[in-house]
Formats: sequence, structure tokens, C-alpha cells
Amino acid sequence: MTNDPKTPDTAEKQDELRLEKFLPYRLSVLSNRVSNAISQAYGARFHLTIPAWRVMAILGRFQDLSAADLVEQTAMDKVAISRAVSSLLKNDYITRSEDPVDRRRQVLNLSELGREVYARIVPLAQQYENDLIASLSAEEREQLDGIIEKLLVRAKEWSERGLIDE
Amino acid sequence: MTNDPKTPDTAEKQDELRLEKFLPYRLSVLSNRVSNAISQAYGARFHLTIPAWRVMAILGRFQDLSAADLVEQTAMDKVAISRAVSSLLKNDYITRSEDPVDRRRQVLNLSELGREVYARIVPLAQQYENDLIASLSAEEREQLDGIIEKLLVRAKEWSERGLIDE
DNA sequence: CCACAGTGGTTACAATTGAAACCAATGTTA
DNA sequence: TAACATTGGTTTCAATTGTAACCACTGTGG
Repeated sequence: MTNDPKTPDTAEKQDELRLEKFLPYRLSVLSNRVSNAISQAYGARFHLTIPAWRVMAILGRFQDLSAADLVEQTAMDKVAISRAVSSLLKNDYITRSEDPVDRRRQVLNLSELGREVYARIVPLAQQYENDLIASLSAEEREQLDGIIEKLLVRAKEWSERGLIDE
Repeated sequence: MTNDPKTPDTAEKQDELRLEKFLPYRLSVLSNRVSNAISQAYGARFHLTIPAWRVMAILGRFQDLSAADLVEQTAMDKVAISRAVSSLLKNDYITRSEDPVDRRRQVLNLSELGREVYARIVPLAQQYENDLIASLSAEEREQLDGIIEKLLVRAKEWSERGLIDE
């Protein structure tokens, strides 16, 4: 197979840290680059921030959600949701109506315009995702899916329970 | 075209987007959770922000670097480096001296104290990384390494060249 | 009913970040 | 060598984000 003969990089000194191989660092660089690129793409076209797009992405699939429902779905906090919602209202991308049963609650939905924008962004987003993974084989894509899932589970445990040690 | 019934998992409507399966979104959630958890761990212990720790991580391996060198190594911008450096100077974690050849240039190194802190953080960081990937098999770890590398290459192309289409 | 705890959501304020202007030193060119 | 462009690094200001306080409403126990 394509095993290169050079010295295994696992023969690494334990008292130094190679930042460029450190998983949290790599994840951060990767995520920032990807998010920035994509948000430029649709942010410019549709005046959407990433949080606002996330809200739309959820409302494109589920109707009559409250802000609290969105918190649950998006891993964003309530303040971020509130700000995203108000900017989407300004753009007329969503509608907000009172819940007659509970007057604190506000029911959110995509507007007609929002639906159109959603329909145009979805293929764009998928195109970016496809382009990102274009250099991966089919096996690698599956592997990635499973691996990310596992890492997300662990990272979520970190934020819920305390940290290691402590 | 009709739906392909062979692959139930991927038989997804093309006009909707499942945010929780969307790679850029997952990367963002994962990276944020990981970074926040870890920065809490050593931020609390050593008064370090993530950018400051990154600078230390580089200076722990390479000596006599300038701020511009750090920009190259860390994927951070010069302003972030400048702020990280000044906070590290305040903590006496690094030293700064003039380059006699080029009086604009400032030569940075870990101080004695910085070296001690570095030596204590490295195992901590490695412990977090290990814990994060603890649920992955040996194969998965190798796969992840290769996959991330590929994704980083593509994402870097995005930020260098323009975006898709356009 | 009426206090009072809990929920849904917004506002206010502080800390972080990013973009652009800026200063000082060096390099280049005429 | 005077002018101008470039480089290294900092400062400034605006936009973004996070935390906590807050208001309005609902549900519950006395």
C-alpha cells in the first residue's frame, strides 16, 4: 500500500507540542476558514449573518417554532437567537405571531420571501459542502461522519459535566 | 428524477437542509465546544487566552521569532498577535528584545517563567486531546488525521483564491 | 386570590474581535 | 540622496459576542 517509509510522526517528543498537529487547534482553524468563506458567500448576497442563517435553516424544516425551540435545535444561546430573529424580522425573512395560549411565546415561521431565500441558499450551501469534501473518498466521507459524531458527543460531555481532572 | 430507495440514510430531500448533518455547522459546534472547554481549563489556571496560549505553543518550539513569524505559524492576524504578545509580556511569560539589525523587528522568546508554564500546559493539552479522541479506534484516529489535512487544504484554497462560483 | 417561583424573551453593558488608519524603520529607485 | 513604496508592529474605532439583569407572563401552593 502507500505507506511512506519515513520516520513515524508518533515518535514525537512528549514535552513539546506541535500546534499544527494539535486537534483542537486544527479544528479551530478549519472551522473558522470554512465558516468565513461560506458566510461571505451568502452574507453578501442575502444580508445574512451565520446565526441568522442557522435560524432560517431550522425554520425551513420546522414550522411554528418559538425562540426557545430554536435554542434547543441550534446550539445557540437565547440572546443570539433573539438577535438573529430581530434581524430576520427586519429583512422580512420571517414572521412572528403571538401564541394565543401563552402570551409570552412567539411563533416564528419563514415568510414568503424567507422561503424563496431559503430555497436559493440551500443548494448553495450544499455546493459548498460538496466542494469541501470533494477530495475525500466515499469511505472517508462515511468515516468522517462517524468520527465527528463521536467527537461531538465527547465535547458535549465536557460542556455539560465539568472538565477532566478539576 | 425520482428518489433512489437504495440508500435510506442519504435519501434526503435536496431542497431542505439538515443543519445537524451539515458539515460546516458540525465543525463549528465541535470546535467551539472544544476550544471553550480547554481554554477554561488553562485560562483559569494560568490567565491565558487562546491566542496567548497559541503564541506560547509556538515559542515553546522555536526561538527568536518576530511577531510576523508568529503570524505565519499560527493562522492568526497581526493584531491578534500584537495583543497576545502584550498580554504575555504583562504576565512575564515571554521576553522581547530589539533586533539590532532591523530596529522595527522585535525578537520574542519564552521567559524562564514562561518555560515553566509551557512545561505544565503541554501535558494538560495532550491530556485533553487524548480524552477527546478516546472513543476513536486507532484506525479512526489515522483516518481523522488524513481527512482533516485534506479539508484544511481545501478550506485554505477558499480563503486564498476566491470562493466557488462568484 | 395572592405571593412567588419558573419561563420566554429582550435590554444593557462589558469583553473580544476585526478593519483600517497609523507610526517608525527599512528598502528601492531615480 | 530625496522621494516613495514596503514592512513590522501598534492604536483606534466599530461591530460582534457573552453575561447578567431585567420585564412580562404563566403556573403553583398556601
